[in-house]
Amino acid sequence: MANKQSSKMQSENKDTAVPSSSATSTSKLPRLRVLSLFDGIGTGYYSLKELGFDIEVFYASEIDKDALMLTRYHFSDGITQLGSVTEITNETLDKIGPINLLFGGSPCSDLSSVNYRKRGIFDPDGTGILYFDFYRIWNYLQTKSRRENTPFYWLFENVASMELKNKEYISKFFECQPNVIDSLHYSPQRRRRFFWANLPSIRQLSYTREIGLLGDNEPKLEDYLEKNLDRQANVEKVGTITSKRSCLQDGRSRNPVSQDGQFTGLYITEIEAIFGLPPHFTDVGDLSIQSRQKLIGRAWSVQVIKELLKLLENTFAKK
Amino acid sequence: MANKQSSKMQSENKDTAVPSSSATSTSKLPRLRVLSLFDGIGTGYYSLKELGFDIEVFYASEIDKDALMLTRYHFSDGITQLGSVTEITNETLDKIGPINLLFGGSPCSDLSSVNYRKRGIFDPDGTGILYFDFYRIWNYLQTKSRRENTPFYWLFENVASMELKNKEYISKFFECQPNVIDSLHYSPQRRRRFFWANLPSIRQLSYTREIGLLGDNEPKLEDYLEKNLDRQANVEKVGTITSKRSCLQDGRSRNPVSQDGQFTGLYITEIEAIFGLPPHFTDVGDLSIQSRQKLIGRAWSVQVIKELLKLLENTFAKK
DNA sequence: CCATTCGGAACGAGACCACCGAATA
DNA sequence: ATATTCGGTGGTCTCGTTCCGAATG
Repeated sequence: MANKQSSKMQSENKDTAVPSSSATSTSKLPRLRVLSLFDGIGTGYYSLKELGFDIEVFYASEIDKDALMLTRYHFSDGITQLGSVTEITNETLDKIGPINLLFGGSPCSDLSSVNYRKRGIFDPDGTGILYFDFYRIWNYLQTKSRRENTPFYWLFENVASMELKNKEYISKFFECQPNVIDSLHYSPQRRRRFFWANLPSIRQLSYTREIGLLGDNEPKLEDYLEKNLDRQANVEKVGTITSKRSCLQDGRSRNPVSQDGQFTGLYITEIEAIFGLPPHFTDVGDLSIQSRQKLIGRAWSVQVIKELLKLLENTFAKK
Repeated sequence: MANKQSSKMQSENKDTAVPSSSATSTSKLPRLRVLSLFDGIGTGYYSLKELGFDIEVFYASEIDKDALMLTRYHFSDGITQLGSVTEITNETLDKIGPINLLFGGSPCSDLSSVNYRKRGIFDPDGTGILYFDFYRIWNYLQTKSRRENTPFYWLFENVASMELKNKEYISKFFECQPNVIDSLHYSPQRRRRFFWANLPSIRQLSYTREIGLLGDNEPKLEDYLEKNLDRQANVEKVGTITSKRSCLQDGRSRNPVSQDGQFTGLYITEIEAIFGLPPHFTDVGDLSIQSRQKLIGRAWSVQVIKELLKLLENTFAKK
């Protein structure tokens, strides 16, 4: 495809607020060619589809068996799996052709403050070091795009609870500071995350939301509970939903739901809804409740990632 | 904001509903007043609704916690739970008013041939004796209806693999012989069941199907598998799906599915489909896969029960 | 000072996988 | 004879729960 038109890296997007109806100006926009590292359950692909983007190719890297089964079930038509990120070489990248959108969030188990035995990003025996596979690929694709003068957008996500030094390390490699976005403003879950990215106007988005301009219209937990079972919300927002079943039922973090006089946690179907996933999205292949939560707890908030990828609306073609 | 649809199944009591087609003939038919014993997951109610009957009242008896949660979730508008069948007295029956349709299938654990330690229907310590609670209520309601000259239809179901003497006992109490119906002709599952009933023309239905007039158009397993995961059927029909996870994976009954070169059993979502249930019907309240199969394995085949209740189409009002 | 966190280890409880068995067709 | 069955028991493995812990804000 001849999508190597001289589109600038930093597109001027303030004045190109194109209405969705004007077909003339959008018809010349390039189609998305995506590479998704640490793809997980495909929230990136799902969000792009929900936004109506015209996806030319979508390559993904994932090794978790359950996650692969889920994406195979839901998106086998659209996602091409490449295998482990550690084995994606420059030759692989040349072979799959130009990529104009790269995103991913590397494992946080060795970064998150919830793990007091975390090993950081430099321990070769940990999972934190996988960050450097993103960086390696990011570096190659960016260099290549600059050489060939093709558009290249990217997004790297991780927990906001990482140690300062790790935040600074990563920022030094990316040569930019991260945006802090909390899903609190887009869903009833608190979930502070760092986003390093070059998406158009992302600073503005981050700023707006952190200040909290949404205000009263923010989503409330009660609208995400199974009302048919008379479950009532004790709070408007829940804490971060992790991969562990008991993340909201600890002695410290109180049970957010009241049902039949009991205080309890969230159903997995409610967690799906809170993350912005379609109903029963993870009820596939006899996955246990624990396996389903493990997958979701490590995933992106669809509401947040949609808001971010929406920033590419005037840059790439829609259907 | 709340992207979570209230997924309760249809049931609103609009009494001013104008019949869509033949208003004159159906408008004078009585509305259903149902009592469902051993109600389980509400397949009886669901089937009546699917057939479009106008249900005036639907009373149910069930004590299983998981089953109650499911019916509460899906049908809390339409089903009124009465508690344990053992505690439904004549006074209860008088109080809830006239019943013109009674159905139920008592527990089979002490009747089925799969349990070689079965205790029959007379052991007061077993579950088989619960048959007599159906009989007791059946007897009272039938006597009452005859005295008051009101319509009374009924249906009692149980396994066809029960011992001959038990079949004869039950037939003697009901003063009629059962119909044998195999879900094989309506779904890809073999499931032979006895139906004692006074439904119109049920003998004809039973006869037709046992001879196998359906023939080539019979449902095949391959149409019920998760195609997105490349699962292929090794057989056209599976054996009886019980409440046990390994019911089709025993050394004797072979694995009916091939996937990625492996021979395996059925996913719980496939089992839901085979029983004629809506997708993810049992993915409620964090039920485990085992709990879901326990509920479904003890339930009615919706395809079969719909065919039976369809016999009442010209007897009771529809919406 | 106090609440929070895309986690892990240890423990008890529950789920999975083979055994099992006889009456019926 | 051979195959089948709205299940139950008994060993492994998995799953659910209470602990844990320190850096950040």
